[in-house]
Amino acid sequence: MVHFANYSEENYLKALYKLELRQVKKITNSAVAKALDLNPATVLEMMRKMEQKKLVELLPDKSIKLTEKGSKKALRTIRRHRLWEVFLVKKLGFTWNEVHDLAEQLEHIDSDELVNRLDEYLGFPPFDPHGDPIPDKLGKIKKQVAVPLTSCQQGPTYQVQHFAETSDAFLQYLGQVQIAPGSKIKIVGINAYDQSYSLQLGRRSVQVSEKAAANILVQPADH
Amino acid sequence: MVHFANYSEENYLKALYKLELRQVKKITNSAVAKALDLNPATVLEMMRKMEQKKLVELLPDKSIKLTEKGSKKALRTIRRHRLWEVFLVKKLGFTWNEVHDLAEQLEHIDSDELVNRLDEYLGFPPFDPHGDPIPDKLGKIKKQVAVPLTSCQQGPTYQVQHFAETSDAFLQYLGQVQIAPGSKIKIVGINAYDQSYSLQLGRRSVQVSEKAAANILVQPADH
DNA sequence: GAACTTTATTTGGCACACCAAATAAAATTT
DNA sequence: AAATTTTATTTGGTGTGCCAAATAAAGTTC
Repeated sequence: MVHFANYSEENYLKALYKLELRQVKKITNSAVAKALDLNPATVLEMMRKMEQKKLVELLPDKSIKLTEKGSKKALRTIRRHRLWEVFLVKKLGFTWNEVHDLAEQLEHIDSDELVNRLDEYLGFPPFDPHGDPIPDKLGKIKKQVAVPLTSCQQGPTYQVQHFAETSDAFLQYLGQVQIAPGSKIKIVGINAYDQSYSLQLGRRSVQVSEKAAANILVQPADH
Repeated sequence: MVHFANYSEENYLKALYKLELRQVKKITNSAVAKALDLNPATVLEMMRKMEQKKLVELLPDKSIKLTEKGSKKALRTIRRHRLWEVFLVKKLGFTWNEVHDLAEQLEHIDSDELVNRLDEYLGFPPFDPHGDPIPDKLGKIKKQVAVPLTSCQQGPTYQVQHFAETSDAFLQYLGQVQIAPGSKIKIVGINAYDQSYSLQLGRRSVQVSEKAAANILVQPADH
């Protein structure tokens, strides 16, 4: 075979897209290297190849920007990833925190026909099981308005939209404290000593660290 | 990433398995090279690696044999391939001759959990859309008793089981003449000039070359 | 069995995606 | 602004999977 589609390239594109989303001010080779757990030299090399392909621009201040073409390609991969996640959860009965690694593989399957049919088969779901929006066929994606729990007030009820981290450890953790997309949360208090959060979920009461709270993204619940 | 599961290895294993099935007397590096469209030198190199991994035995007469371990692994890949084909046809509405290349990609997705759930979701299908048997979780596979149309008589009705070739061109061809797994066929006659076959399919009458007939595998139809 | 032909193996090379260590450039501190 | 620290880039190297061309071995023909 020796061609393996654009496995690596797609991963770079996704990483760049996510960094841009996270509004990292200056996306450098090292930042990408950290995100993908690679050596900066490797990233630099790849960025030059991807510049040639007009997928990224390398700006004079050494920052990296996705081109229109690059963004589109990134969104295509994200679409695939999220649709496969829906499939795994809705059809095969995986739980929402088991599917990330599998989708990471499936997203590289190279066929628009396949992914469009999958979309239709799943009923054109707007969100994946983590609460993230799924780009449509044309790459259109719903803007996420969720904010980290750490920027929220005590009192009102919030609904968990999605998460800012996707590490296994974190997802495992969320499973333990039973926080999932859609969960309704109230902040009961913040511990003055270690900044940990006391949360109310229905009738359950849960403690989470500040670090965890910062990665839980919520929207004000309507009631 | 740079690990790509065992993409190539799985392809070698499949090719070897198929050659053994086809009862090729002496499976040589060149035979495998031809099957996979590779250089014999490449195959030799790979076979040595796979020998170390105890996936194949390199016999003194230079022939290659799958070990128990190798066969098992080949069957795992074949199982995946065929289950994905069923999924693509039954759930996503692809036609049985469109799915091979997609399944070729999907079969390398590395998760037994996934494939077992898929199996269950599809209702443990015993055959894929081409009529080939699907190995179960343990690698058990139904013996195929089908024979090439070229070894059949004029007169009786046969049912198409599967095909000995999977090239796009051939599958396309079958689509044109509307021969699919399950089709009922009677041999009307063999043209003395070019050995081509006149077939009766229901009320349709079809001419196929000897080459094509040799790749159409059938079983006697029960009525 | 010598000559020829076919098949198998070795050799040297390539592209890809990666890394570690060395060097160069930029930013920060003093 | 000089010294130091941090960040970026270059350089040389790796493993995997591949190839073409050269050589060696096996098989065939005369």
